[in-house]
Amino acid sequence: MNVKGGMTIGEAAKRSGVPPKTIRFYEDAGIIAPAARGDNRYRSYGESEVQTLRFIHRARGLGFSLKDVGELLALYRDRNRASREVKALALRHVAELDRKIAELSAIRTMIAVLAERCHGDERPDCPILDELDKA
Amino acid sequence: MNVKGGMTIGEAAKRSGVPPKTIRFYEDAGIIAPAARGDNRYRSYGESEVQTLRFIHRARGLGFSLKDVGELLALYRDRNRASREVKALALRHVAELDRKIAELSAIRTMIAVLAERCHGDERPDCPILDELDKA
DNA sequence: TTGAAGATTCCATCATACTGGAAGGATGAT
DNA sequence: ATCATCCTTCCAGTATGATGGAATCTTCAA
Repeated sequence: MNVKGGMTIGEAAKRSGVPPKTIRFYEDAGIIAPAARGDNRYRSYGESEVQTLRFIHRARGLGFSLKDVGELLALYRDRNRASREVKALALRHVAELDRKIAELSAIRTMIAVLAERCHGDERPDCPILDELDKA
Repeated sequence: MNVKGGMTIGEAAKRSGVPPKTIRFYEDAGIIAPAARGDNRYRSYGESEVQTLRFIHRARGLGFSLKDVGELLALYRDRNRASREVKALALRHVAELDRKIAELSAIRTMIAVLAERCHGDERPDCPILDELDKA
């Protein structure tokens, strides 16, 4: 075995959905902290690391850049630092997320309308992009 | 002047937020149709093209790939084709958007909680990533 | 009419985010 | 013991999505 109860990079990959290569890449890129190593020099991961990887996986799937993800993770790690700047950063992210959610909702509505109202319809125009612009 | 009332690529760029280079790139990549040309071989754009560019701009900002954007635009263009497949594709996108919106909302909540509850607090753990996993 | 500004094409380069492959060491089941 | 499988590092290559620059027109305003 390795570091007390830790899992290998392969197991962490399976549990998180992030391939081993990509996990190493994230480590090199400084997105995650260097993993603990066992006597055999293998990286060792615990549940919290897997959780972080899962978070990265989901955030990436939502279109966040690695830079964004790093900032979100730093925010999480620094949650006890009580700094005004950290709070301000968090609030900026919340505002940004609200904007994203609103825009996604607008697009969702547009696509839903396309699916429900316009299919097979011979009307020459469904002015949906117009409506979206007003949203 | 150019094609009846059309604007140049530079104007379209200003109105849409997409730089001229990028507009040409989108044309080359087949994301948008080749623009009409005037006698001087300049590309000419109307309001609807600008609207499309604005849509692309926003969708890209939301993390959609150019492939996704192309598909959404095709969906819009084909809205009168009445095909079962087009409707099915639209509904798949709606489901996907609902999922994205739900995940973004979960992350939004997490960041908001970080901002409001955990700043300056000496509690050793805010189990927010855990909660997020359940979401 | 003479520039400055903005258009054209084409080709190169960049940034982000992986992904593949080689060469070698460790592990684990038969 | 051996063989597949997984780990290690390192370096190269790929995919996506632009972006920069050169060389050359066109337009427009002074």
